[in-house]
Parts: sequence; C-alpha cells; structure tokens
Amino acid sequence: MPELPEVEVMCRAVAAVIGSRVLRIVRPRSRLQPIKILPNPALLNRSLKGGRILGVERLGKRVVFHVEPELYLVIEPRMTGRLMLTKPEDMLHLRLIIEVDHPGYPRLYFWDSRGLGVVSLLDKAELQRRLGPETLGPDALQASLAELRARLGRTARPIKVALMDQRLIAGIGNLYASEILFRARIHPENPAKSLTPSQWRALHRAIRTVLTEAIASLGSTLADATYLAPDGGSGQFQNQHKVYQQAGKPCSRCKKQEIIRRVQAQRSTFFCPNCQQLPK
DNA sequence: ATTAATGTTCAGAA
DNA sequence: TTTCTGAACATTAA
Repeated sequence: MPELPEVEVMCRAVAAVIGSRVLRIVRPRSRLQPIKILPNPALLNRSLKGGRILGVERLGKRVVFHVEPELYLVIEPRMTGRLMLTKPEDMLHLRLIIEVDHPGYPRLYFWDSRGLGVVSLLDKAELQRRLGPETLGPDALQASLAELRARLGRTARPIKVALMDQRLIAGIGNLYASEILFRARIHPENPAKSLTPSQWRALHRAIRTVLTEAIASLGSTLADATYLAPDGGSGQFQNQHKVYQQAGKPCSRCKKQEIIRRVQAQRSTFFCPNCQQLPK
C-alpha cells in the first residue's frame, strides 16, 4: 500500500541514521524470488560501502537515501514493502539489510511480502532524470491550487484516475484518492477537466488535510497488516477511513446512503453516491 | 482446487 | 500524444 503518508512515516523513522556510515548491504537468501536491485546488487555494495548518509527524503512514494558524495539509494516499497529500524518477526520476506555504524540502530530492514519492491542506486543526474519532477515539492502537501489545477485539469480521465497518476501529482494512491475525493465531495468518475473552481479549491484542501491527518496517525494499516508503523505497531488512520473498504456501511456524513464500491482503472474505488455526485 | 483480489509501477500496445 | 492492459510476486478469501 504504502502511499505518501506511510512512506513519510517510514522516512522520518529511518532518518535516525543520518550521519552514519554504510557498512555493508546484505541480501538474505530465501526460497522466494529475489527483489529487483538496479543496476545490480554487486554495484550497490561496492558503491555505498563506507559512505556517509547525508540525508533521507521522501519523493512521492519512494524513500531516497543521499549517500556521499552524490549517490542516491532509492527504495520503492510499491505494494507491500516496508522499511524499518526494527527486525521483522517474519524473516521469510526480509529482502534487504543495510548495516550502518549507528550505535542504536545498526541495521535498516527492507521487508516486502509480495516482493514487487525495487531498490535502485542512482547518481544525481540519473535521479533527476529517472524520478522526474517531484511534482509537489518534497512535501506533496505544498502544491499550490493553481499548480494542482494546471497539472490535473487538462485530462478527460476520471479525477480519481488522474489523482493516482504519479507524473501529475506524486504520492497519492488508491486508498487516499478515495478518501480525498470523499472529503472534497467530488464524484470519482468526474472528468478531471470539468471540475468547477470551487471543486478545485475543495480538492486542494482535501489533499492537504487527509494526508496530514494520515501522517499524524502514522498511516493506515489494513487488514493484512502489511504496513506497520516504525515502532512495529499498527498505523491508526484506518480507523478514520470514511469510504475506503467501507462498502455497505451508511455514509458517516449524510447517513442517507451506503458507501459503494466501483472499479476504475482495475482498482477499487469507494464513495458515497449521495455526497459525491456527477454534475447535472 | 481454481480463481479473484490486494496498497504500485511500467512497458508496450491501442 | 494519451490512455488502457497486463505482468511482476506472494498471500488470502471466496
């Protein structure tokens, strides 16, 4: 799942090792398919060993370690990846260990159930080229209203689909797209280009409030408990979901209709057909 | 026992 | 150019 809030929480946790040096990087062996490491695993170790970690930042749904001099280790959790300071209980799905010389946190663990996560080593030029613009700055909450509209408002695709397009705005995925649109009271199938000015304002505000609240709650831990907060416990934002996986429950806002599920772009969308209506 | 579904991304095709 | 489809993988529920 990890979307912007979950990746942000991981990022803040592993920031504890900023200033430490990388000792080595280990790939535990298991019967599972190895995760993808680009350009190749050997280079990862050779290039990073002994390097000081100068910073950790989130770019969209990725965690980026800046290692001296100008190397960037990019961790992409994708569906089920998780970066933690504490050893996972389930070692089968442990995919990578980054050993550092920090006295309190000697290891960073990348755990990934499905193994779709990707780890890549980039230099500065490649980072800028490959990741493209962090559409909304290091913190996607800062996009201006005008920028949001300029980027999303040109496509006829449904607004829910546009919100999840990482080239348009980085960090929002399937779960938060539904929650944000409910908060903004916009129908997920509304063509992006036909939102009204007041809907753009509502959307802009909803992006900020939903993501900020989710970060404060340490993210959403769903039923499969794939995502865990840095202390190994659950995130808490799932308790505040208004629509995501709430199909069949009465809408918390209008109490008149039930939340429904519909498929868009092969993904589940949840919304209240009363609070979120198409124009006309 | 199959099959469908699950938070993401991207190549390749339409 | 823009948008859609399927595949990468592991697990669980139906």
